[in-house]
Amino acid sequence: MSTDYRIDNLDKAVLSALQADARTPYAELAKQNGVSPGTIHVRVEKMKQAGIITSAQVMVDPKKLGYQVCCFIGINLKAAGDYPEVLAKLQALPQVVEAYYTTGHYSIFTKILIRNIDALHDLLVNHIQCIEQIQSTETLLSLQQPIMRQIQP
Amino acid sequence: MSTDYRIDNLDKAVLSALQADARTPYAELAKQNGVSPGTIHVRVEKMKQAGIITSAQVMVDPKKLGYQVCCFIGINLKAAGDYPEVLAKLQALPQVVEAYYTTGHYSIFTKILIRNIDALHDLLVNHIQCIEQIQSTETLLSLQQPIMRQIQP
DNA sequence: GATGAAAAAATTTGCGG
DNA sequence: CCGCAAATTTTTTCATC
Repeated sequence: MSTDYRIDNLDKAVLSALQADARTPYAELAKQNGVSPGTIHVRVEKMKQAGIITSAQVMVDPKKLGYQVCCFIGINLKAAGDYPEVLAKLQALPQVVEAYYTTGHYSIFTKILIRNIDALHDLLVNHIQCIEQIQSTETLLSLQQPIMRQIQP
Repeated sequence: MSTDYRIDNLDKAVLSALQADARTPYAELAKQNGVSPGTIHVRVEKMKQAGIITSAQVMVDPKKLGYQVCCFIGINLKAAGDYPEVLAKLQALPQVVEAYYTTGHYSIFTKILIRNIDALHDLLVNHIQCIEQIQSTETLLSLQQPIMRQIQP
């Protein structure tokens, strides 16, 4: 799962293409890079083995599934040690799609996808702010997401 | 690209599986759901047509590519109208992997993946804080990302 | 609409350089 | 480590229900 592996330019080119479209045929990548499909296959397998490639996922448009609101909730805890319990409770809320343990303005920083503002209000009041270890929260509503991309290999 | 389409339970099951692994064979999804492979194919195509499925991407582990630091930079602008110019400048920085136009504590909120703290310091001082329309920034360093998942269909 | 088998395409394997 | 080509698996199509 985690052999060390130094990637070369071919790996980078393959990875870039697959980050954009995981279903790019190996034959096409082979032609673009002047190697055989078998070589592409070997490189992809190595990058999986090395843990560089973690998965292939179909991405969805949350709005098309009825999740109209994207926001961030910054959380401050009463005590730093309360982190594990709070995290477990956040994990149980499917609308919490990301959570980070952070230094700076907040202890825990979360990204939320939720149906609408009413549902957000309910989530905040009835599921988050009522967690006893939480001291305060701050909500940043996202109006637009103009940049969304993967890191360049 | 954007026909309206109301998804049913079969669509949801297929979508969930493909969100976890975009390469799940249609034959397997067919067996799991008691339908034929042809039906799975039709459903996936419909969800693509409807814009529900936007892409299939290979995901990478940023740390394995040498991006050891993940952080967020909240940005406040001198004037709200400066948003487009600032965004264009952020777009040119490949380490800015996400940007959101937000209400609340910041005008623009960004997610950054970068090699190390020295590179972060350079990015902040020499590429972000020197953008003239920016009034102030605030950095949240991520120590850990305990939750990372897609929204449930 | 869904089926299921047939056709087409892509992936994977293994021998040889 | 790479290339080639055969073997396997998967996707896609289509006549039929």
